[in-house]
Amino acid sequence: MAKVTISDVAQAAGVSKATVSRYLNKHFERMSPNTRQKIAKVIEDLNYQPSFQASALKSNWTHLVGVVVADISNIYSTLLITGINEVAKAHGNQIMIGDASDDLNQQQESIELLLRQNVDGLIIQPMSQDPHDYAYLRQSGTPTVMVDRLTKPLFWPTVTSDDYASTYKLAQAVLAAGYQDILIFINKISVASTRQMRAQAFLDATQDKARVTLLETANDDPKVVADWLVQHPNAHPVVFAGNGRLLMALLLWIKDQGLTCPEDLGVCGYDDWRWAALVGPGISCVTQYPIQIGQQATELLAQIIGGKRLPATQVKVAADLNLRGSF
Amino acid sequence: MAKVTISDVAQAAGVSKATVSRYLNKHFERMSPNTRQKIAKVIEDLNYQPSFQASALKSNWTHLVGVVVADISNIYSTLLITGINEVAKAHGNQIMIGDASDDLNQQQESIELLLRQNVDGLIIQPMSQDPHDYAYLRQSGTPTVMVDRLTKPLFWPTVTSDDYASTYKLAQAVLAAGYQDILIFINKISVASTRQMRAQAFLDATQDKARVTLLETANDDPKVVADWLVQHPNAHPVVFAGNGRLLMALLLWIKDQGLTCPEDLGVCGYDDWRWAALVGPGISCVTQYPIQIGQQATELLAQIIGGKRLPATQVKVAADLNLRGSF
DNA sequence: CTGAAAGCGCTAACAA
DNA sequence: TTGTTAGCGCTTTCAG
Repeated sequence: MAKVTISDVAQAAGVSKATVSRYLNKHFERMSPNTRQKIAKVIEDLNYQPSFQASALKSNWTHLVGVVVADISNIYSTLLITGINEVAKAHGNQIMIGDASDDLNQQQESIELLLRQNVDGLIIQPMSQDPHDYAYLRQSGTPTVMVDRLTKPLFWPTVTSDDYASTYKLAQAVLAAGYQDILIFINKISVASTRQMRAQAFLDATQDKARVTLLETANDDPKVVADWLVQHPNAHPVVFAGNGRLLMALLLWIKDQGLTCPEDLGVCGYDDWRWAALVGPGISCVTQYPIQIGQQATELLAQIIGGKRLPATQVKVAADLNLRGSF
Repeated sequence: MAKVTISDVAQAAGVSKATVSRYLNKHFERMSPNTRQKIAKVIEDLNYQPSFQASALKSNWTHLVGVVVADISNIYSTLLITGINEVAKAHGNQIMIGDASDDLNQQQESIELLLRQNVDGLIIQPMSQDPHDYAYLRQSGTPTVMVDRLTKPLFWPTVTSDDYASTYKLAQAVLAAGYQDILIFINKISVASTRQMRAQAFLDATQDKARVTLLETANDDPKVVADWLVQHPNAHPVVFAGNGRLLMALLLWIKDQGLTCPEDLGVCGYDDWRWAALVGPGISCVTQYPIQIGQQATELLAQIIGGKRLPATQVKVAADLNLRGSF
């Protein structure tokens, strides 16, 4: 089953490759209907499929959009990719996924791989806040949009959740419920802007109305929370889990310990997905919309690819606050 | 920032393109260490990145693995892709995702798109059980492995969960708990082999020891369950949700109705993710391991791409049964 | 051990 | 309206 090429088509249709190429690129303006039909028929008959490689090589136009997520096993990624894929497809682009496995070096490798694929554009959920860590990207001149996390200063158009506002409101609700101790259960804070911002929203809202303790973990292990509880046997704290995975880890641990919420401790966090409503009395959560973020980012990227120059500004996608019975 | 090509490198190193190409393809066998170092240095200095397109065009070897999932917004996909990506990377391949949006035609489009990208191989979660629906795939001769779902007859090596066994055991546990009515809440049954098999396992285990009712939905809506309950006000059934999304939809509905489980009705199902333990008394579930399925499939694919001829047999990845308090 | 040369499948001036 | 021609950046015989 030798692959059928543009030459085969040209020959079978009795025209030149150039004409077939024009047909493929829909330059019908001044092509005899006759020729056009002939080519159409031959393509149909031979089931000819133009090669992307060849076309890309010549035209420098791959119709590929690279997507580098922080951690592909995270549900956030699925949703983000779903949104991106949808819009990319609508623009005639194919997406190519890279995974950073939560590691800056791996992220760089992924980006470079995609750059070698000559992607027309790139959507990145950046591991680092420092634009300098992406110098090679800048150099390549590839149109880029960042998602979910900010770099400081902003260097690329960036689409994120507007979660400061929601998190702030969540913190206020926690205070209103009378909690004296707020534990922020979060991944090592230095890495990503989102994490920092979430913690900050809590700190800002709380001021000195309650004690806020940052409990950092490197591996999603709620041990830090357990330790704190041991050291404060009489406290009745609320724990704020800084992302969906931490929230789940925390809840599993709570269940495992035979504790109940909100009796033994209050819980709240981020709901990457829609399961938080189901647990116990329903977990109070900030809900994000990664699908929309992906869609927005891809629209922006399409514009940049199309030649528009967009400023490096932040676009925010609203997040919701769902207050339930968990604190 | 004009792209640096192999010619630039050749010139700068004072050698021919051919030699640089040999270097790139690690044909060091008979290359003077001197030349080798020279080239290495120049590549470093110029930050040269070989173009995949060009190499692919000539060598007919893209190092691309196409992955077509049934529905990219499903968590199952994330896990599958995670496993595939990991192994593909280890083999020096890049994955390219296609989405079928639960639709056979869209799946075909996705596959054809990937075929045009000249992927070296394909991993597909098939929408259809009928190999004839994939004639164009067969024709292309592209190495292919199917995952998650079977075609009948088997035409490609296929990696699936071994969930018949686990589902059968689950059904037995349900019977042992004394349930008289078993409701199988499932997507329109005709489409996918997995769904069929899950229902079948229940039917097989039950025989005539309980009434089994198939409740089919086209849109994840538990209305069919609600209707059944209205019609059988005195029954105390157990509902088996045929996949993770249905299970979640069911549980949300139950919570919404103010019902509790297992008091008002028993629940069990498939846990695509790890949240089922958290809900209520813990939902009894069959747990699958899509990551492993992805890994296995990719290993097989690598072998086929490598020239090995594998028989069209089914490889099963064990699934677990987690009995908890939900019935 | 290295180079020359042909060509993968397609596109895009430039001619006709 | 269509064909001719010259590559895109790389790989790979075949010579040397």
